Order: sequence, then C-alpha cells, then structure tokens
Amino acid sequence: MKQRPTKQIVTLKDIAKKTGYSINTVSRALRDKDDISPETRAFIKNTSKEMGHISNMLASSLRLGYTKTIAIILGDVSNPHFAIMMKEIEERARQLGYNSILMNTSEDEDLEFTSIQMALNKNVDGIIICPTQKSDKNIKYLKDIGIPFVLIGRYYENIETDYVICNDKMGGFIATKHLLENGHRRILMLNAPIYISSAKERLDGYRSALQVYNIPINPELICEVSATAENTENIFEELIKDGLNFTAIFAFSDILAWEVWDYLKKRNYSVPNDVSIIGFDNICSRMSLPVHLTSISSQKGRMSVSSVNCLIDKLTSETPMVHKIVLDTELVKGESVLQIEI
Amino acid sequence: MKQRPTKQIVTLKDIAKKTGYSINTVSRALRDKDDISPETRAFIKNTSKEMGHISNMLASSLRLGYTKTIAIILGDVSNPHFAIMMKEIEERARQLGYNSILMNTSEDEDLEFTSIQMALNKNVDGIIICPTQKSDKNIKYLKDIGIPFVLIGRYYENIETDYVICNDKMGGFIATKHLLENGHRRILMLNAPIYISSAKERLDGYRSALQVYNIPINPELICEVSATAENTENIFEELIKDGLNFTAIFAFSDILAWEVWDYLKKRNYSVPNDVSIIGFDNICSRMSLPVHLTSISSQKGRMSVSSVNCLIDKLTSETPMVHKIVLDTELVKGESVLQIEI
DNA sequence: GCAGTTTTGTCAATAAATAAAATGAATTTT
DNA sequence: AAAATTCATTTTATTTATTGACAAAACTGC
Repeated sequence: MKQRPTKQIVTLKDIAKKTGYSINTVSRALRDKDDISPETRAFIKNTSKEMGHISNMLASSLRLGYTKTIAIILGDVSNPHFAIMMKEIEERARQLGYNSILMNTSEDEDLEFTSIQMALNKNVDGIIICPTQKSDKNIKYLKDIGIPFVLIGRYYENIETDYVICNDKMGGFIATKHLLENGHRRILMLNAPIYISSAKERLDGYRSALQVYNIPINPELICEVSATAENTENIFEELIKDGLNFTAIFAFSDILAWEVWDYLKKRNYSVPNDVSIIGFDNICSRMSLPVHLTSISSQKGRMSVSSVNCLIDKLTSETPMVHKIVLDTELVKGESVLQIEI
Repeated sequence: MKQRPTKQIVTLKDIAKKTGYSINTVSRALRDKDDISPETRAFIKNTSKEMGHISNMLASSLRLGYTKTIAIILGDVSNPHFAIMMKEIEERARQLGYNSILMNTSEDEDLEFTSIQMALNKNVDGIIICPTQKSDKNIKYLKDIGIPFVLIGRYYENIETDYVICNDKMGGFIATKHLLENGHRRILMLNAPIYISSAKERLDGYRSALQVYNIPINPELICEVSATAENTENIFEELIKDGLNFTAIFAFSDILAWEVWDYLKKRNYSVPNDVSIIGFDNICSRMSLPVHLTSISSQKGRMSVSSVNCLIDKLTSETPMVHKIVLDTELVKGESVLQIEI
C-alpha cells in the first residue's frame, strides 16, 4: 500500500526558515503569546498566511494531550431519529471547537465495542454514545478506561453515568392516556426490545396509564420488534392474523408507526378509522409529510445540544458535575388518532 | 480551561518497562515484524493485552504521515438524503480501516470552507464532499492544497475532479417522460437552485423530455426553492395563488415532494387526483410510509460505497485512476401519479 | 576456532508542535 | 558602576510510535 503524506504541508519549520526566526518563536507568535514583539508577531503571522500554513493538530495533540475531537456512537444515522441527533451534536460540538467522528453500531454490541476501541485509538477527548444495551459490558469498559462519556437517549438504572434522555415514562404515559381519553381500551404497545431503557420506560408509562384507567394489562397487547426493525412484516402479520383485536397502537417510534400504518393500509385497514396510531419522536417537526402522525415530542434537538454541553463540561471543568438530564416529553396531535365511543 | 489528558493510557514505554524489552522491540512485536522471536512476540503481545494497551494513533500518524481518517462534508445529515449517504460511507470506510469525521455545511459556502480547513487541520487522509457549489472557490482550494478528495452527488462541468453522481439528467428525463406518458402536459418543475449540478441536470432532463413530446417549455412552470428549503411555504403560495395551472409536479427531492404534497393537501387539493407528484431519491426504499410517492431512485447506497472506494483508491494506489462514476437512475412507481386523459 | 551469516535486540533520529529553561541584550534599580 | 530586572528569542526537552543503523549474541561450515 502506498503511504504517502497526502500533500506538501507547510510546517512551522518552513515558516521559521523563511522568516529567520526559530520554530518556537513561530509557534508562540501564531498562538498569540505575549512575549513576542508585535512587529515580529505580525511579520510571522503574515508570512504564515502567505505560505498557507495550516497547523498540524496531530503534533499539537500529541504534545498537549487532547485532540478536540469527540466520537459519536449511534445505532444508525440513516434512521432520522439518530440523523437529527447527529446533526445537532455536530453543530454544537463545532461551535465549541470540537470535531465529531461518527460511528454506527447497527445496534450490535461487538460493533459497538470496536467503535469504542477505534475512538480510543484515535484519542478522542470524549464520547457521546447511544448504547446498544444488550449488556452493560461496553459501558463498564468505558468507565474502566476512564474516558469521559455521556449517554444519549438511553441510560442504565444501576450504573452511575452522565446521561441526557427524555422522559420516556412520561411520554409513554401521555401517549397512552391520549388514546384512553379518546375512548380506546384495547391499545397495542408496539415496542422495541425492553433491554433498551427507553423501551422499558415507555412500557412503564403505558402500564401506569392503563392502571390509572383501571384497565387490566393484556400481555398479548404488548409486542416487541427488534432494535433494527428487521422482519417487522412477519410480526405484523402475526398480530392481525385473527383480525384486529385492538383499536389503537402506541408505537415505540414514528418510523415504526409509519411502518405499521403502511402495513395496515395494505391490508385495507384505515388509519385512524379502523386503528388509531400514536408514534414517538415527532420527526415531522423536521420534515413535512402529507400524513400527520400523532406523536410524542422528545426534543431531540435539545437533547443533543445538552449532551455536548455536558461532555464538554466534563472535559474542561475543574469540577465537572454529574449530569443526569431528563427532558420533558409532550403530545403533538396529528390526524392518526380517532375519538371512538366507549 | 482544563486541558487534561483524558485518561491513563498504557504506552509502549509501560509495556517495555513491564516486559523488560526496549520500546522498539515492543513496537516491532506488536506490529508482527518478523525479526522478533515467536516467544518474545507472544510474551509481549500477551502483556500488552493484559495491560489493556490501545495503540496511540496520534504518534503513529505523526510518524507515518497518515491518519486513517477521512472527512465527510455534507449539506445536512438530518436530511435523509445525506443521512443515508453518511451511513453507507461510514460503514464502507470502516470496512477499509478508516474512520469518518462528519461536517455539515448547511449549504453555506463559508461553513464549507471552515470545514475543509478543520479537516486539513485534523490531517485527514482524504475528503468526500457534496459541495455547496455556490461558487467553485472551495473546490479549487481543495485542488490547490492537493488533498485527495471525491465529490459525491454533484460535480463541476469545467473542473477536473473525481466524482460519483447519479445520472440526474436521465432521472429528470425519466420522471418527466413518465408524467407525459400519463397524459400530463403542464408539469411544474420544483427544483433546487440550478447552481447545484444535480438541479441543473434534472432540469435538462425535464427539458429534453418536453422537447421529445414537442411541448414548449414554459418558464413559469420552472421554479426554484433554496438548497436548505427555507420558506417554501411562501413559494408554494405564490405558485397556486391563481389556482393550479399545472397537473403534475416533478420535485427535486422526495423531501420537497412530500412538502408540496402536504401543502396541497392543506389547501384541499388531492394527490394524485388533482395533482400528480414525482420525487427524486426514492427515500422510501429505506423507510416505509403510508403514502407512496412515485420517485426516481438514485442508488445512494451504491453511490456512497463507490465514493469511498474511489477515495481509498486515490489514497493507496500507486497509479490512482480518475474516477468519474455516473450511476443509472430508475423510476420507482408509487401512487402519486395519475393517468389523465389528454 | 575463526570468518561469515543469521537472529535478536538496542540506540539514536524522526515526525510537528509546545513547554520549560537558558541566553543575551537592553533597561532599570541600588 | 554593579546588580537586578525585563524583554525577545533560542535551545533543549517532551509527547508516543516508528525507522534505519548497528551491536551483540548464536549458529554454520570448513
């Protein structure tokens, strides 16, 4: 394999040679240190600019011990849920002077582990991660290593970490309550695997809403699809093979809600006339669609910005706080929920 | 600001101390050089593993001149169009041993420039970029600097670069032809700014299809929204203020198609009964929605993988080819186009 | 047992930037 | 006038891993 330096880079050495000053003086001048005469500084800076010098962060990082780079480890950026996070995180991180390396885990624990390794290998200053949660192995590893990290969107009940999540339980409660208020009694919870904290919490919310309404919890109406949502078709098929024994669906995500909506439509069921659907994430706040899904807003934008702020606080503050941030969720009404008579 | 090294890293020095060998010997052993006895190598490797050593790419990169990192510069990852690309690029790049730094330009030329600077500053080996194209300043800068880069999705007619695009002209032609074949004669082209090559090409395709059908081109039916699609509402309003003077819309992207669909729906126009719509990108191949937009597939997955292959070829091949890859586009029928009598 | 070869491992230099210490000159203090 | 201080700059050391040159064993064959 060819291993050429990609280009002719102008180094401090080159500037030093051209200006006649030492490398160190050039370095100090460019960094606006005050023990350099203004004329010298101006001269060096000009020459540097003329020569098109771009500082070599590698050398600087090696010396200083930080890279001004963070790793963002997510399930899959092609999922709008993560895509929105990524956008906001990158933007905020950049504002604060950090670059973002993206890694997709595809919700695979091994890929997650190698992602962490790669991140460490690249000497990132910190990590923002939405953990797969199949086990807590990788998060424990992160803690062991001692690298600053923040969880986003998911958390561990019995591992002490920083995290930024939305109030999933509240979201699940609100969603279910909304359906109940509209007369629905048989509500299907179409969930993600409950080893994922947000799935578990939303289910908890669903359960408590039913309890408030004194409706017994029917395990047949609680259903799980995989985190990567493969072969949902089969699961849907199984669900409606004896007709619909529910009048409403509370889906773990908008993506899943649309998918089941589409599936039902193909089977000649109408939403909301035959089935009401409520999603989670309110992706439509970012994207106009000709179908308006009722959804729970999870404030991804704020979550993302907070996660960066939190991480950078850990990186730069002498006395970093432990951040456990839980953002409120709220109902956003669309046209996918129908009032039915009780 | 605190600037602490983020963690206690195990260095070769530490391993050397523990094993009693020199740093150099440790380095050689870990890199499987053959001038080390198998026993020594095994011993050092074991110790290294026990100590949890993760190689410091910074030092290695500084010495070797490459970072195994590429920069991906896109408009906005929260747009599914770019999100899908990003996912595929990251995946492919990782397969080939590279990490990906993401930067969003928000289609802003200055942000694009600073993104390039940051990428250079971080010593990325190469760049995959979807250029804003407001001018060719930044791309010329990239060429000047001499860093390997590949354009994705857009290209410059009169600047020689590597690129991977889809056949936008063909796509525009197919889309328009499909509408024409279904009896439409007044077709609104809802385009992106034509300084973007894909917009220009799609418009060219639109034009040639109309020409084939001997239909004069009506400038009033060619309309542009900004690249970031802000205040599209106003533009839509202007378009239909005197009622619909078109029976079909060919939209630059699926996102835009949905948006105008939604807008029309709010104004009590029905799609496809009152207006047919055809989009571009076929995002639904990745995501099920209960509305099925007829669209042009642009094979983003293949485009993305190709762009990485192309870049890595430039980085590693002794005799890198110039890659000008144009992938075919094809019609994917949905339910948003209606046959009307002529 | 000695020249010649192979194996095995060490030392010093290097990459680019930064920090700490040292130098030399000018200026101020005593 | 000698000593102390200040300023502007250079020299040397440091960060970690890798390379090339070379030294010290170990082994081969005559």
